Amino acid sequence: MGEQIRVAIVEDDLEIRTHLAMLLENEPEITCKNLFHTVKTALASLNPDTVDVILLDISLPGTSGIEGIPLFREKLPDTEIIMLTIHQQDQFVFEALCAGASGFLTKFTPSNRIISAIKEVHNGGAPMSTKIARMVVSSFRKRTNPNLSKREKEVLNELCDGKSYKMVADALNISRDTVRSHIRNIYKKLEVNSKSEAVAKALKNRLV
Amino acid sequence: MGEQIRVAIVEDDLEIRTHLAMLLENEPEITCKNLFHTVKTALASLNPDTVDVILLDISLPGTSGIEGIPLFREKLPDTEIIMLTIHQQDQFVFEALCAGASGFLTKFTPSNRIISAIKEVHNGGAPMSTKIARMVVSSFRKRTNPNLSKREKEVLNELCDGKSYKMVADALNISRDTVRSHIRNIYKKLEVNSKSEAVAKALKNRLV
DNA sequence: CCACAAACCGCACAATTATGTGATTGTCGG
DNA sequence: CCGACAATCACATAATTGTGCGGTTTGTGG
Repeated sequence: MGEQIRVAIVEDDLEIRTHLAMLLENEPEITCKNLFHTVKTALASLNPDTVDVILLDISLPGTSGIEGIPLFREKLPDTEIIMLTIHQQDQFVFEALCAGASGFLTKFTPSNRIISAIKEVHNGGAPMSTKIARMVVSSFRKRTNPNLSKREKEVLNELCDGKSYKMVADALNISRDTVRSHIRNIYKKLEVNSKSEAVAKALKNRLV
Repeated sequence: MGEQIRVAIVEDDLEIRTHLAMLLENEPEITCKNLFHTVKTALASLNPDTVDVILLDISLPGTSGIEGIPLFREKLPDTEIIMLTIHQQDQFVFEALCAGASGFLTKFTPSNRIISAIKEVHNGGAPMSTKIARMVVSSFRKRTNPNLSKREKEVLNELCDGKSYKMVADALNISRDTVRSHIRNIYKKLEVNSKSEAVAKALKNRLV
């Protein structure tokens, strides 16, 4: 498996771009011949047979890096994307993840870490800084601030499966009026006034 | 700053427990004096002033590791929890994350990696294997399988904010009957038949 | 040019939901 | 013992929603 990992760089800053390219070309297991300064030119030139990993600046003139992700993923579905960021607690991290990025590097990452990140992402990993990893992991945490009672949590859970009053009543073996009563109390505690609002709030805030 | 990181181990297998403890005691920056074989005994003995990081077996007799996480987090809110797993693609990874775990180690992780993981989690990171990192990152990916039209996506988005037909209509500057028409089509494509069911499906499957 | 989808609008009727106002029972801590 | 709260159930009424049926207009691609 002497195959080199083919890396492309999409970065508008000439200095950073060429510096990264030289760095990567010096690594025997990596080749980096495709350099672009916009998403548009990159999309026009790249195809699935010529690139394994893209280093993509998160903020680019014209089509931004974030906006570019789905475009790359459509044309190059098997290519991994690593975002280049300046500030690592970037608000765009989650947007990039949702769009399909698999890793993050800051532009000031030491070169050996850049190399290892590229190998890691090509190997099915998700390289990122410790801070970003924690952000990502923390975003899963359930918060159960509104003191819902046990039964109320059960009812809310059923609602989050999209069930009607009647179906919840059957699932919990109580009357529909009781379900309504619980739901009323849930609405008060969550400060909402409809089922879909309650479901939205519960799922978005990970109450269930 | 010469403070050692105080680690506790909750693991029912005596051999693994003592092996880990010896390993950690040999590391100058770490101390590991608190060993337990159940969640219950650990909870009874530990308090916030005596432990920084807990290594917690994911499957324990009695109260499982997963069930133990919220208990530890309640009593020891500032203590970081690293789960010990055997199979890393464990279905329990996401449960553990939701419950509040910050890292994952397999019991066969090389010792230097165990040490670095403990330091990493104590430093605000989230140590985990490349496979788990990718699982976690991939779980953010938006999938937009049901070919919703642009407008339908917009409507679904508004619904996921908990809005009523009227509010959606106002937000998008169209009539309420048009909103209903779009919603009808969304229901067909998502194979649901109520607003809360659509919201639940959209949020759970990351369609929005 | 024609088919088709997307986006728009309307009406009618039934079902579900939201809200108000009750009530009973049991548990728990002060 | 009492107050607070969880959990249960009931009835009534108005609002919202779900669904069937019917349209027009616009843009896109074969």
